[in-house]
Amino acid sequence: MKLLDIGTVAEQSGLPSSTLRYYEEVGLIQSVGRHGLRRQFDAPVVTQLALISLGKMAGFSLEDIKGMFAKDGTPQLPRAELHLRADALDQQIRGLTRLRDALRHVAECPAETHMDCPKFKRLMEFAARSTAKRSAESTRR
Amino acid sequence: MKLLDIGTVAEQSGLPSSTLRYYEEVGLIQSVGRHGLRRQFDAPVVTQLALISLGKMAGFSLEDIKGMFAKDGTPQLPRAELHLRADALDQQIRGLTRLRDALRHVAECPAETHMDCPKFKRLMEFAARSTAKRSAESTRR
DNA sequence: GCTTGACCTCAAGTTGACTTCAAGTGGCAG
DNA sequence: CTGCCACTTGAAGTCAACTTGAGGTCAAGC
Repeated sequence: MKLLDIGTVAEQSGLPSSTLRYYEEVGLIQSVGRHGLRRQFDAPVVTQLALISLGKMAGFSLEDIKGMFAKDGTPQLPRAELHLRADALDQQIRGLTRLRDALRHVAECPAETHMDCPKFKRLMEFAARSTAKRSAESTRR
Repeated sequence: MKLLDIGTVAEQSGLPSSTLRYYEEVGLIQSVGRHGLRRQFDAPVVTQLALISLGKMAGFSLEDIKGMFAKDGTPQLPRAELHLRADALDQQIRGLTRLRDALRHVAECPAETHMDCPKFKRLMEFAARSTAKRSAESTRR
């Protein structure tokens, strides 16, 4: 099995070694040995880091991500859970899309006062609604 | 001009008053007086809070958002900035979409080892690419 | 007049995800 | 053998965006 030392992993993944050590500390990845003091990793850790980065993009916390992979880095979630996550992502995507369109609209809207624009107003209502909802459900956190 | 005291604003905006005080402290909103000790706000502050929440959803920091309002609270939106933000959202949406598809795929793919699946591999390449890119541009932070 | 409860202030604490620091270590080139 | 330099450690620091806590104040209802 080809081993990479931490510097190499850092280079290949684009992450600083301090981050790699941190990820190991919190249990996201595992080193398999040492070369002197230097941590050594199995090659697949690079793939695993890519997955982690993907999870982060999706807005998952490191803790969440930790739960999605077995220690070898392969996804380890029951199908139902995966579908749930996918559905949640769908929601998120829809929200962001709306927001993006609104942003573009506002950027182009010629009206000097955005408040007159019906599109803008609808957007604000949406924003107000979701603020309210978020703080309402924050009781369960 | 109708004045709302902080409790009313909190209720209408769905934000805790601690947050409202914080927002005032950092200069995002302004109170216009006191009723006893109680801060009082002009009614339009509620609209302003909706805008702020919108900005947050779009990924702007409070500092960014602060720059988008004149001192009277009317939006003063930099069009170029909005377009940039919209582009960033596009990126994020694309990433999330890919992730969602991948999740769905993983949930259904019968292959025991996902690493052999071309779809999965493509996804991971993308993830690796964007990790590298992000840390490359993180030099400018 | 007194109590109550929602507010006040200021300081400190929290969270997540890292980064930075000081002091030390060890493989390897010369 | 010597020095270098990329690594090591554990602890502490950072950042944004709030939240919490302790102790105080005041308008309104009884």
